[in-house]
Amino acid sequence: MARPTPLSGFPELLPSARLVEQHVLDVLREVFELHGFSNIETRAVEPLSVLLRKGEIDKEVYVVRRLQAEAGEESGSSDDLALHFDLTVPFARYVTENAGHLQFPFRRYQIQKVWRGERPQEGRYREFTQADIDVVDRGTLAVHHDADMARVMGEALARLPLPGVTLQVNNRRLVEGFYRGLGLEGDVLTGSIGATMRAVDKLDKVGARGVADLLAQAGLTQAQADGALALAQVRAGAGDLVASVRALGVSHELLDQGLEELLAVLTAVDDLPADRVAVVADLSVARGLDYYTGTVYETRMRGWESLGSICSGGRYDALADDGRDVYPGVGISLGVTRAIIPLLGKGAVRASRPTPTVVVVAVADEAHRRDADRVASALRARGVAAEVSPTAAKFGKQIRFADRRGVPFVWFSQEDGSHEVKDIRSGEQVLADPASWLPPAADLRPTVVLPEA
RNA sequence: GUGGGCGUAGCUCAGCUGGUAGAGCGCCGCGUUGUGGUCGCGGAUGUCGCGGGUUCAAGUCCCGUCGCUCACCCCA
Repeated sequence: MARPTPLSGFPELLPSARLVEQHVLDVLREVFELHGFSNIETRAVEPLSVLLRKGEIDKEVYVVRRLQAEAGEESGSSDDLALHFDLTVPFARYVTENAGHLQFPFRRYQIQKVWRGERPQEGRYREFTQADIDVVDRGTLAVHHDADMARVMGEALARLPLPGVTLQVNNRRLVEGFYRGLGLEGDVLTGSIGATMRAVDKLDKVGARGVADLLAQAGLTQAQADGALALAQVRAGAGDLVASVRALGVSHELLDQGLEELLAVLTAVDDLPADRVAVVADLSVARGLDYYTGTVYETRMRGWESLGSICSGGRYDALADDGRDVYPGVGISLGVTRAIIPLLGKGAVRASRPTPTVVVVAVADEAHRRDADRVASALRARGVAAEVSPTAAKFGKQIRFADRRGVPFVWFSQEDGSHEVKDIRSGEQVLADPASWLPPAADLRPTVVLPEA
């Protein structure tokens, strides 16, 4: 069979890269659980009607159907199954389905693959892993949860083997109120307010002049466009946010509410290590997804801004609704694949070795393989990952076997029942006992290394 | 979905106005008769993405196709 070519957008990692990814997943799980999030896994598919509920028909959704469809079974109907394209919509469905069994406010984390049929590029994949945290309540959801999401994800980001990040926070109520104060009107999504938000969201890409052009096209007056652009250019911390916005001289009830909420988020994250996770109010951030209502988050890695946001989310006051109750939520989602594959590709992060093995037990000849098995078992019993050499080749080859895969130690057993272990990096070889020998702690497991740092 | 670039050895790539395929690294062997790495010597490896066309002759030119990749759009 001819060698298959890679499938664009469906990345597969080599063992050493996968080790880095697994480390990331381990850290995320640990941090999320420390903050009391329960884990769930939802099925990979949802009825198309659930995924498209928000009217986002343009989503590149993968539909799943049997190769041999039943007679009368047509594709394109709302009953078709489709692969989920995020974890938030399936979570909303899960909440309404299981509301009777859940305690609210419900905190959950979810780390799964998602699928989007978009054109792949660096940092953009068709199959990728997201790590989501969300809090959902019944009726109303207190605002302090908005800050909590930023703090939990910030703590996780600070502990991951990533460059420092900037967590950009904004509030849609603030922005909408500001625009209404400028005299803009209409529906948030379809009217000039929505158009203005989408234009302003491109500030970092097309610049102030580009945004001004877009705003003119959207029919804003010069004064309105100037005001919207001035707001979008605000970058502030907890100390100067209110003054920066007030200085623009616009007032509206919604603006006041949003400003208060945004300030609450900024002041609640002051315990994050600023060198790893800087949290700033960035009033140009709008987010495309239409169901966000208040706080919105985006995250960029310093030095890797071209990847776009690696971690985004926000508040949705009515994402889930079972007809009797409404379930507001707030959450944030880390694009694990987007964050780490580019780093791996450019060598900015790697594993110390590609296998978990610490010791290769040499086999003198096949008649002594069982002896080697017993040595390996004794080592494993104390948590030392050991594998027995696959061949009884010359010792030089067995050492080379270990060296090639970065295994630091090779074990030799003598005919007289004594044992020696060799550190193949230094060449040092010493007497050792299978029942008690341990490697240095730093060698026990593969580690993640940052060559730059 | 729209537009650009690129497909040659395991990897990175060279290959001119057409003349029957190369380098570096890696791999294998020997020097080194059961302790690797360095060094030296030797060796193996290609449907030149695929299909068709032009030609005495195609990796090279033409057409088509598939794949990868970059940008736009959008997003993690």
